[in-house]
Amino acid sequence: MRYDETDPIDIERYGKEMIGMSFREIFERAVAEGNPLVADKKYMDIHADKNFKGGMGNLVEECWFGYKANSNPEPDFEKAGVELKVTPYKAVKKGFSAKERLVLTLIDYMEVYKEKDLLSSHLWKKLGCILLAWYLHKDGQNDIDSTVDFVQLFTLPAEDLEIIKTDYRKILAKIEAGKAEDLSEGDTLYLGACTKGSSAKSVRKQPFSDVEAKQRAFSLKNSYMTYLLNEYILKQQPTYHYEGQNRDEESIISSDVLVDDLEKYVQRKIAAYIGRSEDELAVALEMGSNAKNRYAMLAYRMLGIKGNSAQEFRKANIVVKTIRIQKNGKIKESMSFSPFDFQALVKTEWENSVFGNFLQEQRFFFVLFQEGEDGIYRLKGSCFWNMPYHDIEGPVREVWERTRDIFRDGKLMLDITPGGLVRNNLPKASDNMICHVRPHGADRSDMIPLPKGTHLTVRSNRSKDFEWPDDTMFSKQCFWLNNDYILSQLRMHFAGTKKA
DNA sequence: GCATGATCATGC
DNA sequence: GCATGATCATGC
Repeated sequence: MRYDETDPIDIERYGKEMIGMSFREIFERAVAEGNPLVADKKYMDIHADKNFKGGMGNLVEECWFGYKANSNPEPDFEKAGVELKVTPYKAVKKGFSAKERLVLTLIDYMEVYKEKDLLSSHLWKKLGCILLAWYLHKDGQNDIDSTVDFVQLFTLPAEDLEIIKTDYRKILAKIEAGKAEDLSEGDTLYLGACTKGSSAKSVRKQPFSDVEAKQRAFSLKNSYMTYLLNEYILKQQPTYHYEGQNRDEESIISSDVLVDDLEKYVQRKIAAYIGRSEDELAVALEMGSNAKNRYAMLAYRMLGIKGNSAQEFRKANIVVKTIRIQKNGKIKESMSFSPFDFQALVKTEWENSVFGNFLQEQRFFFVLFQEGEDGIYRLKGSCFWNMPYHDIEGPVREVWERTRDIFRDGKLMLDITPGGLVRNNLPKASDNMICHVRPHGADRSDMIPLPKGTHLTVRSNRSKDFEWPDDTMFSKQCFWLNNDYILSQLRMHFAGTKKA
């Protein structure tokens, strides 16, 4: 044995010896040393230069640590209470982010609700102490040729543990309510119940309902992993140039208190300002800006944040959205997101769709303003929200697939009005109860290419002076959430808590 | 009046 | 130059 399997520190020491080696080198060393585990035929993939099915975690377990990969509920190093996780990160515009959530263990609905206390649960065996090994995933390169960059033992900081305990209780509560089929990763903050299984048809029994629920696993959310990577790994690297807005990011909760329910805490802070008008809030919170995001800025200020990001929200993938309800009881505008890439869209299946995954993972913090008879908007309240799983898998999926098919099959049709407006045949708000597709760019000349080999068709042009410039390019579009849908969700939410 | 298409303002 | 968050404006 090259390491003391009863000692976390020694396991970490031995793990760190991998740093700088590629997974291929780790494998080849195991072959050279006659490691019996690599005779397994699953390692054929490595020679075939396909992406090795077992994943890098398996490879490290067998080739480096010399134990057979398994799916035991016990931690990988049982005698030391250490779980091994090998996880990718990726380069983004500003620095690096985790590539994936960290999947910990499958949720056994029939048993898990009996383990009320996280610290004595099965999950804790996989979460209490983790040896994390990170590698950089590069698009177009087989992960087998990535190197192990960082190896470090990780235990949850006290303030994060409090929040994760609440997340755990929330997940259990849904199972106890017989609603396991409604679980969603966006329900919770750092610890998520992510979908797990080869297809949407992987379902399991639940204890308090006859409805079969999608198979899910406990995981640390992608946003939380990104935080860990930056805060505990990259910040410690002498050569790493730490840039971007994350340096010394403000926190909602000050460091000398422990808060277990972040959402209640946040809503209480907002509630102190209910009834005040926008102008009154701007004065009270010393907000000079007239920027278009001033309402979101007001919300941050109510939470004691001067900037426009909060550490807790970033870790939990929560975005602040202000909602203005008009006198007539309606929300004027639908909600927009980032434009999508037509070429990437057509190569994707729903299970990997950017928009579908975004909705599953994203949690929203809605701050509501209500217009009075006098035309003045006053703070009405706030709530946290994420889209119900079945709304995502139903109507949103339909719109997404229809949109993808139009672009994939080159079926985009335009009609140009006498006034020069360009009408298209993408899904409209009136077609679907939840979402639609609309332009979202600087203006309509802000275009990106259509999928290769396809072009749009101008079906009719009644305008004299506008012609579509290039039939292989189209104005940037994004998915929008219908204003009516958001309103109905708010109604349901407040009906479920108290009168709004 | 409202749905859909067009565009704006800011910050990084 | 683009992402983000938002609002404006035309025409059915």
